Amino acid sequence: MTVSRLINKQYIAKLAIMKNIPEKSKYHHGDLRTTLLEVAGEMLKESGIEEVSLRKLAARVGVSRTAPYHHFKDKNALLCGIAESGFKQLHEMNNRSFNDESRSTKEKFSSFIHEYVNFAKTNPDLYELMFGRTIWKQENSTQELRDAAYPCFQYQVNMTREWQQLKLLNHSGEDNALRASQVLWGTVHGIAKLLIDGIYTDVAHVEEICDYAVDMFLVH
Amino acid sequence: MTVSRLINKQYIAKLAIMKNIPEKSKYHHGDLRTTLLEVAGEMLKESGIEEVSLRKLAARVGVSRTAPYHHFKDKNALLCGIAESGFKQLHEMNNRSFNDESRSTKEKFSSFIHEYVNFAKTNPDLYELMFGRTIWKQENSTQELRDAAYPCFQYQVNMTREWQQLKLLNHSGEDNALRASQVLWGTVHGIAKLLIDGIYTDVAHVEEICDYAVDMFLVH
DNA sequence: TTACGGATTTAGACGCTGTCTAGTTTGATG
DNA sequence: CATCAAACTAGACAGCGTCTAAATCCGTAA
Repeated sequence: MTVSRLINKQYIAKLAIMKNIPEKSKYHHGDLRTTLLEVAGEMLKESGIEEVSLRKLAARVGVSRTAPYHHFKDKNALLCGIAESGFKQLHEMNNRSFNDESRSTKEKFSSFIHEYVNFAKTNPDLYELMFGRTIWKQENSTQELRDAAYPCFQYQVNMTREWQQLKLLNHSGEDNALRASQVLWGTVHGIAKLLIDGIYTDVAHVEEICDYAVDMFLVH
Repeated sequence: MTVSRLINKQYIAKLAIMKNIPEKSKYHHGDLRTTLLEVAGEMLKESGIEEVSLRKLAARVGVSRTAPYHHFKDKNALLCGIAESGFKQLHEMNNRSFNDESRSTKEKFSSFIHEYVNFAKTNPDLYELMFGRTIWKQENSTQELRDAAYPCFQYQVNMTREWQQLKLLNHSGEDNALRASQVLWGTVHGIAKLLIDGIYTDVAHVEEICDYAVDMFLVH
């Protein structure tokens, strides 16, 4: 048993204690796939996307550098796995906010804008990954990722449709929920990107920018 | 004289012919810095940012792989150089469009939205570079880059101010050109990003999306 | 109980990257 | 013609993703 193998076992033991799982000293690692996703997510949060390498990840988990390849086709598949959980978070956030009956429709619309941008601000590297060309360009996205992301996109169209039906949004001519949602999403995505990419440097004014956006979209 | 050196000389000769410059067989390369920027720009356009490596660039120019370091501090400085020219292009495009007296203000506003998104669509990799975190995060941007980019940003604020004064934009309460411009810019940037990163897959509908955005922002 | 087979993990190697160091070539200048 | 700094070079290093072939382990069938 090598040294790294030993570290691995220790890691499993620690995890088992943390999660109150009886340490079964299972088949090899036990659940390497899940552990890889978790630890990679931590690394992403700690030091950004460019610091996430399969080799460092493997070392941190206490496993050889080729081990991850038995659970993910390549690095891209691992990144898709992380992004996938991000979309589930985002979707759930939208869902919770939209169904909060204690607030008016206008407030919910405003919340959507603010919460979306704040999600990106709070998880900049995760957001970067979720919407970066790395995983979307050139057929890189996995089926699982698309299955998590598309419903999230669709939900935004549905919210927009309701706002349109309630005559909340400024617009002339015929309503088109898809187009309106693409514009709204573009706006929050753009503001979020300019923020987390370091182009808008006045992070302190995010809320003001969001408020202004809400005001520009509402009918007066 | 090594083989690569020979290739280099041939390259200079070719360039000299193309540009009608008398081949002076100048000091070493002659103008390696400019050539590097040009060829790197070509590589970017041809095959995307991730295919631009200093080594491939050096090989293509016909120069040793450490030669670029005498003209750029590191890879980041080279990328900033490319982005810099991108901002000058973008600024000039905005300027030309805004001063086109043959069009109404409304048309100019609409043009801004369309032309901005189309700039990104036409030069996806350049746009990606210009606004990517690679060169903006962690103090990576050079002074020269900022000197080219900030006036470009400022110009957009000025345009927005004029649109506000002409009561073109939907909004309640007091006007704030900076905030409005941040929202408008966010919108075009977001739409552009979602497009070129491969998330909006229906590139055919770009113009429709832009039209819808214009309509949502105009006062009715 | 033992042998097998497939899942899991491993080390080794390859070619790629950015960049540091130390040395060489070159053209202009005194 | 000697000098000197600018321009350029090769060599080396550590890091990366990932391919290959070999080793290890566990559940199961004989």
